Amino acid sequence: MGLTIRDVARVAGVSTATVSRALRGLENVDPATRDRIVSIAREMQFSVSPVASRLATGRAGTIGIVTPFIARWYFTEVFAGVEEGLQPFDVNLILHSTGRGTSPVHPVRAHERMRRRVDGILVIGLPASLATAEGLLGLDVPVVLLGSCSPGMSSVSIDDRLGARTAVEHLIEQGHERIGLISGEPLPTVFVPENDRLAGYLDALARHGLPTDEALREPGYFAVRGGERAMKTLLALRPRPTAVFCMSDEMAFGAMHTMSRQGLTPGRDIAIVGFDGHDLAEAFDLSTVAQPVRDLGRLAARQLMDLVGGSTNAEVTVLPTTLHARGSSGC
Amino acid sequence: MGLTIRDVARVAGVSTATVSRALRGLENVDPATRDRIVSIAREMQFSVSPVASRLATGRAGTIGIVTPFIARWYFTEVFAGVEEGLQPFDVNLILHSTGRGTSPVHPVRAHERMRRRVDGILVIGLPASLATAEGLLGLDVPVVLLGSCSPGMSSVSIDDRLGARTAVEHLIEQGHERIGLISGEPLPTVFVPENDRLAGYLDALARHGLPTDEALREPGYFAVRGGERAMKTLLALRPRPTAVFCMSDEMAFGAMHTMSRQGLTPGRDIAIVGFDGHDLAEAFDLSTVAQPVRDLGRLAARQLMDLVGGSTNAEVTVLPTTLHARGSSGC
DNA sequence: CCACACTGTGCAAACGTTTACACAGCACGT
DNA sequence: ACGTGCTGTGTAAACGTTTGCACAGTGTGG
Repeated sequence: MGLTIRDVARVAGVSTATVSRALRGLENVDPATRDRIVSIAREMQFSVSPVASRLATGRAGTIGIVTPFIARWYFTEVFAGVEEGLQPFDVNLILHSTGRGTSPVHPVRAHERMRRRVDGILVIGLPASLATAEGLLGLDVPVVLLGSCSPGMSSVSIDDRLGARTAVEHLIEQGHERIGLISGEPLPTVFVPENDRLAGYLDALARHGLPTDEALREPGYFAVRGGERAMKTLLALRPRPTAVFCMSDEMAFGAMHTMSRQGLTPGRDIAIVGFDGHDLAEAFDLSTVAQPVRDLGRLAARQLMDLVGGSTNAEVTVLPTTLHARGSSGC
Repeated sequence: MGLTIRDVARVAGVSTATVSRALRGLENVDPATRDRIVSIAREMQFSVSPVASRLATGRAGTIGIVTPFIARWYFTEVFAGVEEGLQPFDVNLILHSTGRGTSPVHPVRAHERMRRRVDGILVIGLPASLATAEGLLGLDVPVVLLGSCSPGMSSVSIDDRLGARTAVEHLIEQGHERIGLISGEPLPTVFVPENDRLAGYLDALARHGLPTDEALREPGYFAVRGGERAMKTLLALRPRPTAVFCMSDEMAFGAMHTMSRQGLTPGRDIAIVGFDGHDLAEAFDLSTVAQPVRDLGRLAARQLMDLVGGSTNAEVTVLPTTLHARGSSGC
């Protein structure tokens, strides 16, 4: 258990320096010696103390993840992707969830939790402006934005605007002209993807010469309950919208719940399209614009590790979305 | 940035030892000195290097989390609770997902990832037998089991047997006599909660003098798709079950999907009860036995940190479940 | 045969804390 | 005046690696 590199050195009859080099597979060590050391180490069940190694190298061996929520579908899916992407690297994690209200959002600023403890930071679902507010950029470690982007920064995201336009044009193709919108926060907001999705919604209307109506826009706070409430409000409008685009599937599920309570059937009485590609969308016949969430996570993790490894080119990755037309939009 | 405790010591005109003690708020330092040091440190924006501190103290400052999945509802919810419980402690995380097939399950055994790097381990949703197989118990750090239990070990879980019995008795009270079961793995399995839930199902039948029928039990692998398939199989039986108990809500959603495809309505044609208390259960009118998942996570985290902190009493915590009777079971 | 480069290894100083131990100063009771 | 105990502080040795530098040994080309 408490074996040190010195013990291995003694048994192998070499210096600790050589053991260290051999164990890390550095060039300048005789292959025969290396093999011998490695097999001795294995035999002794020795493994290097990561803490000591980090102190010596100055690396934290840890990456920070900053995110508003943990238990929302989108975030957990991203998270699973991140874990996949981080698998080969043997790094620790520091998780910091900020919540999503005002800004700065959390009693303990991310900055403080991350200071001197991370080699890089992954910011999930938070705009660069908030990352700045949290002081993350002053930590002089690489930062990758996921689900958002900002000039000069590495990011992995989707084309929210196009995705939203696709969703709404799909509804328009089904003959709808009065189309409601359930957003996250009240619009406009600091959250870039939401503004982009609003823009996509407006794009679609404009391209088909349809009028806009601000009364048709309700916030649902990316929660099931919020979706329920927003839908209730929309259903009370006269004339009613004949279709609704929701910025997340979870809100769409909420909206569907409200409908069924009022005896309305999604896709027959009112068309619904969600956004995300939630696991359960298919089971509940919800049309949705799916994003490759897990891939986003995996790629972002890889990109961050590249930067941590010394690469300096900020990459901007944009992944495609795909429309799944199902019963809820009348297909 | 690269400030050390020595810099602070120099400015304050004291030794590094005193700075170290002052910053950690130890007793034996003059209050005046302490305050002065603390304010100087703050002013210099100094913060202790956790890595160096860990090397000196021998603590890893990290806890390991071993779990079969990341992106399943149950696990993410647990995880959110864990994060909450860990909030005050400033620890790092090592996440190890094993997958859930055979055992040992993962190419890299948890043991290896955790060796010398964690102060404690939280095992989520895996039986003690698997934790043993993974070599976790040989790491001589405290282990807390979540969602499972084992003699002599700390654990936080629910009474799966009672929960399942409650669900099935609820169905029996609605007049059902031929009740199907959708489990996770094919039964029996190494996973304790599943066996317990099977036992609860059998308890309920026995207490009401109903016959058992192994043909009524289908595995759904805790996935939506699996639930769909299992339900398809059950619906093909003659005579059909008139009610089905699912060991997770996600499988129940899958089962509902299969039903609606065949033109059947949950709660009218066939009653369904799930298990978990999934966010979406209410929205889709699914009856379910809810467990306080987030609390499980929070408590387990606390308990683990207790043990890490030196406490030695293995606590076994069992949290209650609550039945939510909704439309899917005819309410 | 000599200067030279190259390869493999060892020595010892970092890395930035914590902490056992020593000790000075002081108050106290005898 | 003297031992005793307490408080606050300093000294220096850990903790277990990595790595710059030095150096012995071995070819290589002139």
